Amino acid sequence: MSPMHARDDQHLAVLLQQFSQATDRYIEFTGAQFGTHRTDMNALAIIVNFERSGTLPSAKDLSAELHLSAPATTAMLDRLARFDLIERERSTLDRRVVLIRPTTDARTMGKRMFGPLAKKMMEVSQNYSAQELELLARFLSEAIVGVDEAREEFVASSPRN
Amino acid sequence: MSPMHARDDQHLAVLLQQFSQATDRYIEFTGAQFGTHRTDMNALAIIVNFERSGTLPSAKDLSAELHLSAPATTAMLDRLARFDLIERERSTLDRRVVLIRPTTDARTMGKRMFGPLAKKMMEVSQNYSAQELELLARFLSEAIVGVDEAREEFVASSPRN
DNA sequence: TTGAGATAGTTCGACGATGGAAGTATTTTC
DNA sequence: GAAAATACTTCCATCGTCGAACTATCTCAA
Repeated sequence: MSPMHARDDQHLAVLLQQFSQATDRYIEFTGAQFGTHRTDMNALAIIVNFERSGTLPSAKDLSAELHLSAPATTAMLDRLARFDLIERERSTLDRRVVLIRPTTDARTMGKRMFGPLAKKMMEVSQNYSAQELELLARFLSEAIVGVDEAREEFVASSPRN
Repeated sequence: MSPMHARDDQHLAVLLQQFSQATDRYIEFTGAQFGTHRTDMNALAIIVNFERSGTLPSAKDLSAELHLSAPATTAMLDRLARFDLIERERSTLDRRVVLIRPTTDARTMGKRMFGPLAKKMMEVSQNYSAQELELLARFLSEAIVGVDEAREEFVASSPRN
């Protein structure tokens, strides 16, 4: 591996970190406009994604995806409900299960919040050919798997004190 | 734009979102091993980056980069000091200014926390040629600028209630 | 069929991160 | 030299989060 190549690797790692921080800032700033917290916005994105797949998440699903405790999940859902962004429904299959349905307001708000970001990403993507976009998608897929593997290995190799 | 191309754009946006969430999880999980909070870890990364450039950040620098209020910044620095990760120094040029110096422990801990992640990213990068890495770097640079532009435009077009 | 054990979600109370106001120390401006 | 501005800390209140306890419901074994 040439010195130039090694520097490209490190440069890429820094850029990936900066990208992650940039999206962090986007979520915090846009959420602040609506008086919501970052967790609420992340949850809403997950709920809307579930709906897109034709299913509704349970409180337990959200707790798992967000890595929140059950009480924290309840409080988060209370906040979303207070903003009329979700409705709780008892599952008919298992009365213990609470299913979460996004309201029309939620979809409108999601568009308001993430629309400008999505539009910008589309603009950036238009500078690239189909082949290049496929390369980018492949890299990101591998990077995502890599991050989660690094996390799992870290946790496995460092027992909690 | 062909239908296939449009789908690649959207697929890429979802992957970017998933990458951002994956690094979020990495920071929270690894920080939990050390009993620290995500803000503390982000701050430490910034402090170490400053040192790498040969300068020390002030409390005001950190407040600006982390978008924290002055009291929250003080509390965060108190936590880092409690873990012996930083030392406060009064600037000789302006006695109002507090400069933040990372300790040896901070560098060790940074390596422990971010080393596995950096290694994984290097492994992923090794699957690509120098030309491809340059393409990736260019895309990420543009994506970062795009996210920040989207944020600034959103804030400018939505006055705070 | 019945009771014990397990599961899903909520309530309660405590902890800790965060921010506005107020305060202290220092520098800049007029 | 005094007032205004700047940098950071302290104080106090708000709010997100979690462990324990609780309520409701389902599953399983006797």
